[in-house]
Amino acid sequence: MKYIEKLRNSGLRPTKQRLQICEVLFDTEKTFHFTINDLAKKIENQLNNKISLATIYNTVHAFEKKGYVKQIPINSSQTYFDTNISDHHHFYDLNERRLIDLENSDVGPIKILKKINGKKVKSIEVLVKIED
Amino acid sequence: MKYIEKLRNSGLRPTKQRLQICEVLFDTEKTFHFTINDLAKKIENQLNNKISLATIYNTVHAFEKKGYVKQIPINSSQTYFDTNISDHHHFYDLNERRLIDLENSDVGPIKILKKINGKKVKSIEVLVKIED
DNA sequence: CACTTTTTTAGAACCATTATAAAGTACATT
DNA sequence: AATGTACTTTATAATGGTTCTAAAAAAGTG
Ligand SMILES: [Mn+2]
Ligand SMILES: [Mn+2]
Ligand SMILES: [Zn+2]
Ligand SMILES: [Zn+2]
Repeated sequence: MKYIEKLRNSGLRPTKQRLQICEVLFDTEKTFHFTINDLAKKIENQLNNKISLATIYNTVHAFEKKGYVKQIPINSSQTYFDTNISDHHHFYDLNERRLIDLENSDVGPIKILKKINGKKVKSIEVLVKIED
Repeated sequence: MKYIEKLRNSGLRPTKQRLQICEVLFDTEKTFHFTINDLAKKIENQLNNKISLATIYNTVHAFEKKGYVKQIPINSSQTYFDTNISDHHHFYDLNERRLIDLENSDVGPIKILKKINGKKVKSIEVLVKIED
């Protein structure tokens, strides 16, 4: 298993559940956006196995803290996560309620001219709302 | 009352509650960011009057639909609104959990090079996360 | 005023998320 | 391999922001 080392190096024990969640999240051609519920369904379908919702929450939050997934700032009743952890931005399709990646190279350089005293910039994220 | 016309023109009856919420939201020197709970407290303090939480939700949503307040896309357990309805952006202070306005003029022009077929851009919002 | 429509309200319901605490697992030490 | 300890999983309960409900109140119309 290729994720055992990754988990151990993060101080997370490589449990069966964590390894399975790694497979679903990271063993894919393309990155994707998901809610906890999306992920739970994906796990049920892809693996013949149930993982409790509590564990899915715990694991996704642990992975987020380690930087293996990112939260996407958006107004929704559910929290959206992203397996694409590169600096990048998003379209949000208001009609289809769907996120679409917008690579950094698809957005001209963003210059923040204002500085806040004693604060460092942690991230800059652009959300482009689109509709029909 | 200067808000009676504004409400009537929007097809909203100028009730006592709506007029009071208008006062709290719009009778200020500066615009501000708020959650529904913030607003409820502000109403209790500023006016000697209680407005039911349901009415506050209803009114803020009605005002949002009319474009008198905006929702700010951010990950939080509560929804944040803004009385500044101009096109502008935000700093989000991760330590103090506070929003700070970033006027359009403080951000260089943003060029979105990617297009989505058949979709129009409704808004472009930048969130700059900052920390100590 | 009489009538209709909209609004307010207290309280219930909803539901994503977090907390709890008991049983199970990983792993270092013997 | 057995033991001990810390970590993890799990079912379930609790939390809390938001939405729904339905009855009373207020606004608008003529
Ligand atoms: Mn949330
Ligand atoms: Mn919300
Ligand atoms: Zn993305
Ligand atoms: Zn603002």
